[in-house]
Amino acid sequence: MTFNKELVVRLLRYKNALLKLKNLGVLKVFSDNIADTAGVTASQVRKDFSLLKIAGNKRGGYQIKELLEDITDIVGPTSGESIIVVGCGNIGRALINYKGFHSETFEMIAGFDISPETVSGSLTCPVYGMDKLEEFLLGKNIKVAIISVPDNVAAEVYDKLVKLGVKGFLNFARVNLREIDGVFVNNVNLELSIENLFYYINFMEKGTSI
Amino acid sequence: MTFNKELVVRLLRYKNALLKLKNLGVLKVFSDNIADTAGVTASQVRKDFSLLKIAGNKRGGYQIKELLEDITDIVGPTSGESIIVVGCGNIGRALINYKGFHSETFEMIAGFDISPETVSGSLTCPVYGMDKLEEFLLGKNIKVAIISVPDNVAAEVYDKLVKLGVKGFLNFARVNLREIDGVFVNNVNLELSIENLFYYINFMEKGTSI
DNA sequence: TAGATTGTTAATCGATTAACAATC
DNA sequence: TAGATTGTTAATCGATTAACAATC
Repeated sequence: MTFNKELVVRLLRYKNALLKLKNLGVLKVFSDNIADTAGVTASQVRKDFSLLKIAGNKRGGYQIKELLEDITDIVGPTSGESIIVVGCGNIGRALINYKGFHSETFEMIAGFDISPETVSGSLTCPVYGMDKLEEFLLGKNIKVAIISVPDNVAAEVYDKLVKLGVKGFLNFARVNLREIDGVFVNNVNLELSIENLFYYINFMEKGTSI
Repeated sequence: MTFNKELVVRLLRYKNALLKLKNLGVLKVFSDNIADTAGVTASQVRKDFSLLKIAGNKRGGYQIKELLEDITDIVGPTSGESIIVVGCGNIGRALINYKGFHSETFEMIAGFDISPETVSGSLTCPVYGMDKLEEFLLGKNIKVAIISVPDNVAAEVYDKLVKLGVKGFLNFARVNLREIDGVFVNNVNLELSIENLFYYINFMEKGTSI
């Protein structure tokens, strides 16, 4: 079977949707429930499960517990992982305290900054100097890091982290970090995202037909 | 009218590619050149231009200057726009002060929060109560808003903003805001982005595929 | 059983690519 | 002209959706 990025994204959506339902006390779901919660069609949910050989019960739907286990088996377990954030400016500090980054699957454990003594506010994890990065990472098997340093040093920081064995990056700097072999980069370009919205809106308002 | 997000994204890629070529002193390009620079196929470039009624010269290619004007005409100029952020928690406050949101093309002009008096820190724009939202937006033609409220009220806030005429959204809440006709939503699901990275890393290490 | 939902196949939709006539 | 490139149509590809038989 070919590797389908969109399918992976949907699978994680299902997982999150199921966790939410589970937290509400729901034990059993139908494809329709998952579809609604994840924002796709019921057909697609069943089709995806079919491709992945995930079986439910005809008429009985799916047991959330089993379904979550099946999905977790496929995407691989991600629990007890740790992440760090490099660059503790406005965004970096907000990310440190971001609730979603202190979850079952992964935990934000440290921030790094060029001048940690100036990083203000009460934070949910310690902030160290950039010079402590190597020492900190050694033996810790940190797979994922967030880059929220100024644009002009992002590439340099990226290279350093790759050398130290980090495999996945969430990049907030407005530069395109090139994915190299075995390394994955998700670029979060907030400025571009906003600009794109303006373009979509303008494009639509002009009524340019396609 | 159909609206194709991917097409707009490609259009912006062409624009960037053309600007790069222009800066190199290139005056005339063929669909092949654009394709190479933008990372798509020549067929697609010509097909896109055909759909957008952008004409070149048979055998003569495209004049970069004219082409850039045509594309800019289509996506529309974006300058002097204003945006707001609704929800001034960690993320919201960081976004208010985010330098990229005080640019030539658009400016962050206000934040809104359910309890504005508790929003701390020195911010680069004022923060108002949610009850001031309607009054503030009336007559201001704010096209884009950032949603960074708690997950459980995101949908409600979204509906309200849509009713008040906002057309584009950058959504940081971990809920799927459905795009309705004429409204665009860019979901920034940070948690999912990180989980995705772990999956890709697991995938690579295990060599499994789906 | 009667009713409801899965699982899969077929139909549909849309986007990309290929091909090539038009034409400069 | 001869050659090269556009512009458009047709073919292909893949993903999504619809339909419904299987079945609990």
